[in-house]
Amino acid sequence: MEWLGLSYDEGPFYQSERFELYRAKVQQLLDSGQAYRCYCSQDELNAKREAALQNGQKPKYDGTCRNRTAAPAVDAPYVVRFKSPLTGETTFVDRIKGPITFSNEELDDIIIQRTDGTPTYNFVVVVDDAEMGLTLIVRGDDHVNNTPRQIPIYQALGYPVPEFAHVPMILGADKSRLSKRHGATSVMAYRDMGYLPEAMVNYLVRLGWSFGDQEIFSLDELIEKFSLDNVGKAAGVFNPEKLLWLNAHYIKTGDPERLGNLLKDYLAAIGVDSSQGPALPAVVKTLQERSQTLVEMAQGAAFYYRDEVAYDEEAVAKFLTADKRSILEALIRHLGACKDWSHDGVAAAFGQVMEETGLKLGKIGPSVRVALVGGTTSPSIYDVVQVLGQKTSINRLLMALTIMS
RNA sequence: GCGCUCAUCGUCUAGCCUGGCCUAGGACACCGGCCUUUCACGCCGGCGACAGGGGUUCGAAUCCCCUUGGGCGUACCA
Repeated sequence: MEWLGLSYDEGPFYQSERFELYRAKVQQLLDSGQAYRCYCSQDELNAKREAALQNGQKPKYDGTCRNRTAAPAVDAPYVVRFKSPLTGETTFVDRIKGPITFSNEELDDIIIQRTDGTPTYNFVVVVDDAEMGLTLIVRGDDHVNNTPRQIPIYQALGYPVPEFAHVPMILGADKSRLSKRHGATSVMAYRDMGYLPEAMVNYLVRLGWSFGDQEIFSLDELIEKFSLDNVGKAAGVFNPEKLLWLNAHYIKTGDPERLGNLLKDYLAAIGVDSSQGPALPAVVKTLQERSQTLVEMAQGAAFYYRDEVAYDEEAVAKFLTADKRSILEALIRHLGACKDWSHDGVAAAFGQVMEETGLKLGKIGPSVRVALVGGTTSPSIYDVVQVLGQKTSINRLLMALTIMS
């Protein structure tokens, strides 16, 4: 959440540190007769559940201990079950899905405290949410079914029942629950893959929510514009391409200074030391428009920092042929004489080479590119030369002359 | 099985509540063109959906019913 820029007002709280509270609440329910001890063994329970399922019955607890009259052995292990209402129905108005009604006959006497004395999820969330004064519970709609079990617990404990908003889930491309085989399921994995937090937030929020035709939202804008009213009901399929597009957008429009700082780590991850050589923000500017992720940008930026140019054989064979020697020599000369090492100054030097050789940039560019970068794709050649610097550029051109066939 | 729930382009969605403005809009992806020193960016254009069937109505993507399909739940998991 920190990485995503999502802050919180208090906490985190650890349930493991609140067991006393849960114990007291369980006791309260026991004392008031709204919960009871159940001595049924797990084996018994499983057998009953299976039998019920076989006979086409609901696999719910049969209430053996709820109706028990005889006292059990003093030290027999037990769980605590909540006495769910047997008849009638439980209704709540979901802020997203509207009214939802469950017949109480569907409800089970859920276990609220295990044999080892620890409380269970459905009980703990009720106590926590109520004790913390939550008035609106926003959660995934895989919890819709838990709601009618939790509401009676709120009531039994004398807590006000909060409002609920169940947001749709995110599905994989095959519409099944999102899992590892659909790609990364952890946001941190996306950071490692070179995604920006604002792209992640923007993508995720638009999955299940909309604001007219708008696609791009800053965090501030989201805070201002987000509303439960515009949350959709249907589950959304995670679409990596759109995430990638958003990421590319934020890279394109991002601050080079900040991106440079981030890029450092991605370069380090592929064994490139950026402490020496061109300034990172300048490097970033040459790659912003052509990188979809920071990983991609790091790969594209590596040539700026490596001492040795990693020549691509095919590219060398095609563009560093002997007949290009005079071009490179002319360029070395004009670049060496260049006094104004700006983009325009560099462009002027190229201009002189073009004039001298009578060739267009299209004829000399590829060879220069291979000489400086090693391959046939890179940022604009003027930018590369300018960012690489006078000394390095000329050195690389000289090196290229030595490997020419 | 039972319960809950959802259903517009391949995907995210607008429109649905308050029927006619919808020959259904936008975005991603894809295809084509333009731009161009490579790769990209950008710009222009194209392809492409109201799940099916019944109603209600002068008129339905919009309201009702059924069917089908998907998701979730059905734990001493959370």
